[in-house]
Amino acid sequence: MINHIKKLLPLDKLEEEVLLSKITFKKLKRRQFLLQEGDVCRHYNFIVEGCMRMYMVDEKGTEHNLQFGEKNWWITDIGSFHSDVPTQLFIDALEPSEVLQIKKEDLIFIYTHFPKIDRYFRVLIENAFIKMQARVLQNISATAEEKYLTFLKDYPNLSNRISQIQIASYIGVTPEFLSKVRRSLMK
Amino acid sequence: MINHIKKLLPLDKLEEEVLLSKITFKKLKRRQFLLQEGDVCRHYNFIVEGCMRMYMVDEKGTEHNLQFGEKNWWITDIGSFHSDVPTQLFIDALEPSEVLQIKKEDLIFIYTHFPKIDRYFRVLIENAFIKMQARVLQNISATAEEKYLTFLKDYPNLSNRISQIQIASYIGVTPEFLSKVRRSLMK
DNA sequence: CGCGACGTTGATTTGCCTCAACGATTGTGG
DNA sequence: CCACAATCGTTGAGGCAAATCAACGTCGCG
Repeated sequence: MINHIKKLLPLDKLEEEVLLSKITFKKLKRRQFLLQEGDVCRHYNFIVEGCMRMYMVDEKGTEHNLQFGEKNWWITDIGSFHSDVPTQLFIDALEPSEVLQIKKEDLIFIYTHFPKIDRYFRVLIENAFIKMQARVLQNISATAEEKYLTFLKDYPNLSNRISQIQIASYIGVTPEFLSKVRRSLMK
Repeated sequence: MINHIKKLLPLDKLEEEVLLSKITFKKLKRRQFLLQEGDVCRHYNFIVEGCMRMYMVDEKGTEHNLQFGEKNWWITDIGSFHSDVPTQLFIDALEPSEVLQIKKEDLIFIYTHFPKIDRYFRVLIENAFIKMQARVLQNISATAEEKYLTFLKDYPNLSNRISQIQIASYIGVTPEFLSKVRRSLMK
């Protein structure tokens, strides 16, 4: 199952061995937490199997989904990870899941000794940043219906697997209103 | 004026010389474009003086501000830059401005020969990503008033210099409504 | 001086939320 | 394996936040 990582970038023997030696494996039941508000995020997490989410809970107790992740995706609170600051976010499993974890000191070690992997992570963040940027644009310019359609287009796999409550929370509307949007789309 | 970059990370003589040799200077009048929809974004742009914005224009002709930039900030459409794809964004100057530009091939050259600078740009993107993430959270969870107050807190310099039309477009409300929010805040 | 941006205000409309209720499905413990 | 609880998706009535449209005074600038 660790081959998943190798698919993403070509590695030589040494790089592969070092990565393998630094990785730990973790199994999560449905609803189990990988990160909770107040924790410091100490790992980069790579999802091997299942489906997860990262979200915030506001003062009223409402959850707001920041990101989903499935097989072959990274899911990490980069802010907390890099600044060693307690996170405001939660990460939990929407389905039984399996993740690979790399600790911060190991990642830094890898960064400094293997520029190729360093560059891989830069590209990773660049792509994540580009997506976030597109999402901000949607948020400030689109209607709920447009946001929903964009979500379906961008995440066709996820849209079948996760509940509308989760989708509603991701695009920033209530589940009731999302239901009405869907109804008007069916017409 | 090129010292601005050096303040951001300690450079040795060689790194400094290489950077200097790869940089070009550009002066912009108020309202002049640095990038327009349909262009491919070919430079990383570092603002030396003035104030700029990056924005999208929707089908109705409404502008939506994605990012502002002032002295010592980078402003670039990273998506278009890295994929050589025509951008959907505009970058123009809100005030007379001066920028330093690095071409893509030069940046790649620097990345491969100077890992330290490579890492500097990774950190740059990480920080930008973290901010974008926080902004998405605001977008899906906060009211217009909260978004406005957050903007004032995050960009105290900018809020004095740029018009409320620009701020409204950044937080995703109409200028009329922002005016009403401000009125109710004065109480 | 006159024009065009800007900020503001008011009246009206609309998109989305809140709350409450209801079947249908899922899941869980006895 | 069944019974009960919990979660989910949906619907409707009513309310509020924000958009739209129109009008107006102010200011900076050519």
